[in-house]
Amino acid sequence: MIDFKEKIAIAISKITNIDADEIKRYIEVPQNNEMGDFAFPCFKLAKELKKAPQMIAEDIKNSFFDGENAEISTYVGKANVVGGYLNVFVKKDVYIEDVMKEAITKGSNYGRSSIGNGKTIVIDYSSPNIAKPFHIGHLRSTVIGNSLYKLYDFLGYKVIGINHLGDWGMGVCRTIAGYLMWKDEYDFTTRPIDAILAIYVRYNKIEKEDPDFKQHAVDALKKLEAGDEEITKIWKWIIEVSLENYQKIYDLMDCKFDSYNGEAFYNDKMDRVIKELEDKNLLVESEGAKVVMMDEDIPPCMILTSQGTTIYATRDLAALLYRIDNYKFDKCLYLVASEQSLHFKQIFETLSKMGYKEYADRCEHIPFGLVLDEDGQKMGSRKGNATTLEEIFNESIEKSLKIIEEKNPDLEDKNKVAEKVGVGAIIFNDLANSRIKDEIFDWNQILNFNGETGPYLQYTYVRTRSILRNLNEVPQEADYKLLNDKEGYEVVRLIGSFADTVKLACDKNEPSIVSRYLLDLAKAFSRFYNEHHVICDDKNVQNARVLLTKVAGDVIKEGLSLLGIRCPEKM
RNA sequence: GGGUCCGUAGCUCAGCUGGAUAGAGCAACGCCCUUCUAAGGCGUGGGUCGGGGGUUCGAAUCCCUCCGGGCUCACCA
Repeated sequence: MIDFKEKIAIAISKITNIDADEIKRYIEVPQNNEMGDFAFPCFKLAKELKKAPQMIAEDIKNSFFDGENAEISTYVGKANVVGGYLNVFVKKDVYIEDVMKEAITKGSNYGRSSIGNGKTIVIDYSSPNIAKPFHIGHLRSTVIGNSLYKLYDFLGYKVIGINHLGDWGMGVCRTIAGYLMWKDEYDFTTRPIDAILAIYVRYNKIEKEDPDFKQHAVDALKKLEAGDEEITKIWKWIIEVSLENYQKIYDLMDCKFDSYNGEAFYNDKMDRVIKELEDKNLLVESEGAKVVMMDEDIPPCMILTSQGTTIYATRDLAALLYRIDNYKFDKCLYLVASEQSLHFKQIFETLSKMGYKEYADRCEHIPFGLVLDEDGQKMGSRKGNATTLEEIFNESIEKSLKIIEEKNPDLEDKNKVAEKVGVGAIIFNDLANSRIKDEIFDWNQILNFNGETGPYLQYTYVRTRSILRNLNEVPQEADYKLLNDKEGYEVVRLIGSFADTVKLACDKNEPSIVSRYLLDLAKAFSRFYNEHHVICDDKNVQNARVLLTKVAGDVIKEGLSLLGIRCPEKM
């Protein structure tokens, strides 16, 4: 595509004798497109040129199209001076044709990039602790990680998605200990995952009041680590039941992993961590435990407890060494709640001290806020106040089915459509805002399908498809300058910024940038749809509008799929 | 107390690495389906951008400080 900004920067550069790259950095897009397509604020040059900003703008304007700059008139229609700004209007015909031709010829590859080619990125996401149903607290890591997976893939990266299962340690062993004590009191035939959770919650409740109770779990862990046959059998069964439960959820979310290597997988790989730390003289004894001291003012990183057992950090370091050896990653992202920021600071610093600075610098913790209940309490299975994701999806799917019955009762495959809409609503609700903010779980908000929601985007897509179905055939090309009206042009402008949006989203590891973009695009298209008839008497105009409709729909669908949201063709 | 994140309309939030009158959605009210799906569009009302300083031609955005809140500060993950 033509880089209009660069063309303008070069033109201004020739007049002012200031570096074109610098000028390009200053050029911005006005909020209101009636002011122009690009704006150059001349305030920044006032000091350097010892002239009033307005004068500078006037000077640039006056020789903008002169002499060696004649070429710019191919791209730019006019330039205005407002205050200290030079507002530039591109030739809409040229711009529209450029964007539309690119989108039509590239088809489903439109917006894709190869900037990630040859680079490997490891993304650690979802990573639930087994023995608990998949609940609201697991949603964010899964949904954000899944989207980043797809976004980086779209940019040409080789992505390794890892579900670092919490399948070892005190967590599972509490459940195992409880199971040993109370298994006869529960029914494991219909929904074993529910019984397993009930045992876990019960165990935690007792342990909270009676700390000595913990010994049951400690014993179980010791036996598990020693390879005790009975305990190992129970452990394997719990993993099996849990994964079965998770898989249903992952399928609904269009979420896949390249590896399920969790904590258990690193059991035999932790000796290496200890050894390397000892060889480098990094392990220090402190209150009976072995720790690595940190620089600056942060607390030390514990590697071995006073009991001599390994801990979270030990396993994460073992995992890092494994990933370095096996993936030689260029980036490694951890999608984990912000409450664990300190932990990641510690393990990255430890890795660096161990002599892997290069890799430590490639690691990044991507934090996100907590999901709170109405009272502002953190939702978690330890407290037993977490709503399961299955429950949330079912509720949402049911609601969307109800709306379909009401609005489109003759629709075929109602259940399939309701599933896409219901699940899409939940995913989008989570991806619409910046990840760092805490989120209050609110049924009313989550089940709202109007306004800035997933169903709105799907609905907009469905309307584009509906138009295309009403046609005998979709043209190959058209006279795009006929899209010159205000509403159509705005849609073109947004389509033209799709690739940049994806890049920015990856740059900030922030899927909400794509969400916001899609809302803007859908709003612009809906306005266009309301203001103009695509199918109309003037066949030339119709062809241009049909292709705009097709491309807008394609981008919405592609964008939604980058968020992990599926799109029905009708709804 | 130390570290860190957050504070923008009644509510939920945008605001790209400082720019032009601070934007959406929800909720409220009014209008628009005798041609493409009204889960839509248009309009109205609603703001000391937590307070106070500073840097700058220019600050919601950067710096300092205070206030309010979340998370965290070793034997859970």
